[in-house]
Amino acid sequence: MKFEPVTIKDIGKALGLSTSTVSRALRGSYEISSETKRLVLEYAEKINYRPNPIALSLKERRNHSIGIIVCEIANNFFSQAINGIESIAYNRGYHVIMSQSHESYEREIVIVDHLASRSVDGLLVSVSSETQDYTHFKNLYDKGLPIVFFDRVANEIITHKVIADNFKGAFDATEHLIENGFKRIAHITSAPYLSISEERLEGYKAALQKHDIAFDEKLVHYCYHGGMIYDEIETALTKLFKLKLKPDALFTGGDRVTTTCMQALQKLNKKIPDDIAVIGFTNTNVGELFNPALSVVRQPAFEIGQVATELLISMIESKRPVTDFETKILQTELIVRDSSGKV
Amino acid sequence: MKFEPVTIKDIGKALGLSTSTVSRALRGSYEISSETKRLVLEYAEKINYRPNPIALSLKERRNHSIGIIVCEIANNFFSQAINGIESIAYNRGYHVIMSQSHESYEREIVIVDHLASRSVDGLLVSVSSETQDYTHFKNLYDKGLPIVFFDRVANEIITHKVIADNFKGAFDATEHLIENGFKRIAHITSAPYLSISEERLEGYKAALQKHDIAFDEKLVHYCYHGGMIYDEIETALTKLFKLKLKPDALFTGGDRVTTTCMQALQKLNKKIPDDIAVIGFTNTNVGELFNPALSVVRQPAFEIGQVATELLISMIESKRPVTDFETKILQTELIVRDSSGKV
DNA sequence: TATTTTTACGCAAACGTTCCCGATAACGAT
DNA sequence: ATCGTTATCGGGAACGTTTGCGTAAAAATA
Repeated sequence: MKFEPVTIKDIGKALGLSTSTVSRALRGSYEISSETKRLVLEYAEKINYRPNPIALSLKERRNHSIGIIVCEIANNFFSQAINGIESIAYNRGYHVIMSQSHESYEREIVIVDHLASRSVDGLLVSVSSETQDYTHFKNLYDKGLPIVFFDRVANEIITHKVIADNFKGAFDATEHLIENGFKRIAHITSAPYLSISEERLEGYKAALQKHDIAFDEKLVHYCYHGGMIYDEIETALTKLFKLKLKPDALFTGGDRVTTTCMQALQKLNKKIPDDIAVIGFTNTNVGELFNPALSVVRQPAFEIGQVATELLISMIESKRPVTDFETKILQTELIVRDSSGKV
Repeated sequence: MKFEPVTIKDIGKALGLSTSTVSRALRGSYEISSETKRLVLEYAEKINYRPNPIALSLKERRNHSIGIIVCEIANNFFSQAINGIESIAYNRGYHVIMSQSHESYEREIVIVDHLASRSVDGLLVSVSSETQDYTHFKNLYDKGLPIVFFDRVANEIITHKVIADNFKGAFDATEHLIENGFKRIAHITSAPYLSISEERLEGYKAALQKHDIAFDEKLVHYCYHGGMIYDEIETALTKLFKLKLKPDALFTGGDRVTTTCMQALQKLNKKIPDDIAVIGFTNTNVGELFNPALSVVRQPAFEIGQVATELLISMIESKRPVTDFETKILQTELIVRDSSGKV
């Protein structure tokens, strides 16, 4: 099927005018008589003329669209972040093009290449859990393609970044568990090289240290697929429960990790918080409906998306190369419910 | 910031060839000597040449991108559907452009216009809960823009549609409640003119009829904002509980409606299933973690997205106008848990 | 009236690519 | 020696717009 588009040429032909006159009339140029303008505008309205954005893009070397790369859309945090991205982009007249890496490094490379071959004015990215090398981003970035990282950032690349205060969030969650009397706090998180994992681990460690609890490596488990694979989580939990010194509490990092942990704990017949207390770094909006109601550290996902988009668009629309970059850190919110209840 | 792109012209200049020769060499045309081809290919590789997709789009009047319009992304059903859409689009070489109507008719009109002004090869849409008039779609569709509806469809427009078996899903849910001994089954759903609301209401009625239970209008409440506004839901529930003949069970339509109902019931201190049993038309993947575990009718959201995308792309790539349209109806899945437990 | 200025418009190039139509040379066939 | 093939390449239009430059007619000025 094909569109039969109406162009500026058609208007010109119908009105006996040149394309340049029509173009200028439509833009309201001063060098077109008001009478001609009226004619053109009226006719354009009548036949419902819409300028071809592709032709404009070709001319202006701009697309008015931004690309998003996330691991998956069907994830509370990312869908909320995308919501924020879309809200800003819409207001600023940008289209939003979506891609999912499915936590695959190779796929991320393909997507970046595909998206960036000038079909997009800038990129908003949260890297995949497999990504350890950032040269595919660096190459494009060095060529002048604006990139803003959010959530899972590439520290090597000097650009704007927007993240939640992962350190503080993890610190708060861990300290909360400690204050509720728990002493053997396990931590299940995503891939270790991810910026978010590292920051959260540091927060976790800092809280332990503050309260004179020795850090125990055996209590920390990394999930290289970010909770996408159930067995990965169940294995980690099983190992934890086989420890001589069993954990009495669990701090989970990430949306998928948290919900999958809850499912695995249910399957393993562990009572929360009696067998093990739980607090999760997650953006679910139904935590209070869980059994028991789930304590969470909530990230301002929507705002993260918004801020990242504003920064990206400011880069795109900046006349001179941007050299002054910032890393915005947004505060998390600790929501205490029953799952982290006192011993 | 600006990209400094490398074009076919640059290659031509560097190698002393015309643009046409370079173009042909890159496409592997038979009328270019293998020697020249080698030179061009090597040089292109060296300077990392990427064809400008915008120029191609202008020429071929194709964009290789499809637009999605949904009410909101941060919704289990839609994010899963978008996941399915993206998976197919990616494999077929299409970009996916996302927009949200936020259940607003006016915004939907703006988006459709914006998206469709030839910057997209086709549209995948699930209409907003406010939409009762479909002329904004009809106009574009008549002009030749391929459109496939999914989930919330526009019955007046003759094109491909992909939906879950809403009638059957609602019938199963209602019958399940009846078989568990419930007799006064309330139904809270979205806006009445939405196709999904209508189909589900019919399924609900049919199940009541089969089991000789009179349909009672007072037990049905419509939420014109699809559960986005909390008070709308709480008001509906309060009214239900003020009835002389109180409901003993509740069948909710839609993702947002279901979770918001659960939250409102919790706030109103209603015990599930003792005060009221609940089964929801929802795609949450954590229903088993709820308190109590939530019985649901689950839609094959991912598959709906996939099928819709396949149909759309087949329309886009069809040489001759498509005249043979189908409405694909995918089966729902009834998952029984504790929230709909026996009286 | 002659000259300058203003008004109002058209021509053509440019954005990056494809593709139709030629054009040139080499080469074998007649 | 002439002709038709074949192989290999270039010119230029086209996709829909914008925009710098040129220019005719009309208006203003001298």
